[in-house]
Amino acid sequence: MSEQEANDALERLCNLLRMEARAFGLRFGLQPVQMEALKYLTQCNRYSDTPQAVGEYLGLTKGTVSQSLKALEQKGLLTKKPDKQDKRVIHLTPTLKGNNLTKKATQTKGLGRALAITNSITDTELTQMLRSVLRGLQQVNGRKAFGACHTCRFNEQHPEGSVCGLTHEPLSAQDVQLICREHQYPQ
Amino acid sequence: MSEQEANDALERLCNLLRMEARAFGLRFGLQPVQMEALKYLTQCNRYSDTPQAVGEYLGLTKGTVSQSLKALEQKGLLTKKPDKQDKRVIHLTPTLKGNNLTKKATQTKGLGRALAITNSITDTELTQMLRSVLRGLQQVNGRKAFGACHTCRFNEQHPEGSVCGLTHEPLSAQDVQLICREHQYPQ
DNA sequence: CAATAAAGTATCGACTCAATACTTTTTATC
DNA sequence: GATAAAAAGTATTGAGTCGATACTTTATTG
Repeated sequence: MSEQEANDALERLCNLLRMEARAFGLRFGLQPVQMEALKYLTQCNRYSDTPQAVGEYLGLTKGTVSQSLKALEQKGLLTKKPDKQDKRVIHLTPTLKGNNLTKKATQTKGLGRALAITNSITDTELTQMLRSVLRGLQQVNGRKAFGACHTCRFNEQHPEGSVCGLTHEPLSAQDVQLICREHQYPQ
Repeated sequence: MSEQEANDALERLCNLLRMEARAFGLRFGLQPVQMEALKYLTQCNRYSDTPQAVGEYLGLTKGTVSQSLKALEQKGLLTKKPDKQDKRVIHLTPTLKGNNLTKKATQTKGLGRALAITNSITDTELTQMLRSVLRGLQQVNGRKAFGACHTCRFNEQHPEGSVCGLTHEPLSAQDVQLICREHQYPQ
């Protein structure tokens, strides 16, 4: 019964966030999906900045994603670069304009201010709780995690620094903060 | 900085839920917005079951909402009834089919199962935390709360039962559980 | 080397959504 | 009480989303 209440609160929260996101995007001629794709691209690592990964992250087909990315490119918010090794693959990089826009969007949404006036919760508590739910939900629904490398089971801590256990490439301090499409939680 | 992390987790959670909702709706030929509108109508009270209220709840214009409701009516998921007093107003009631569908949708989303395997959180804790965030966010962004009567500042507890301080109508035990568009939190 | 798979694009049709214009009914205002 | 303004809803239009399908190019597998 209380599970119902948690569900309702979460849904309402999602609606509110989407509402604000839509209102913000409208002022810049951007659709909600376009904002979300751009936001993802500012946060993901070099293995995860492809149209395919964007589609997996947002749960959309590659055809759909292709169009939204075309729109973002035409608006000068991202650039496309073909992969050196695999000529089928394209890497997407947000432009400076794109990066600035996503920063402003996050601030505008007001979650920071909302948490500031809600002194009964710390943002750390909220983050922990949301991540637990997130992990459970991904497990139940069989979705990919899309977490950052520093929480990944493939991330190996060597004395010289971090290394990805999948690609065996070294990871910088910035790298391990980025979202990876191959991410898996430990255990 | 941790505010950023909370924001990201919440956004990811919203994406996942929307992903599941889309997949579910697709199997029944319903769009995400249509599902959300129908869900709202199964939960709102008799002052809040109008196209206008649906628009306010979902943050959409009345024109947009009008079309989605038309689609829901044609699919036999809701019925329209004109108001007795105000002939401009139309009341929307989900059919039995509509009610059953929303029930199934909520279960399918898997939040319940996700919470079950996440034994570090109780659903009561999650609900409380989400509601606090919700309240803060609504305050910051100046949105309507759309809460249930039993948490409303206009709800008066008399010895004979609850009464709405705005309409002065008596409220049953079921009534005070429903969502109202005039809802305001105390203080 | 041929068959198959994978990454991406293009096109189509149903739908969303905001904007605008419109109708009907209610409420103010004089 | 007549007239103006506001409010609730519908209809239409145009840009965009989205899944499905078909297609091209490049990799991988046998």
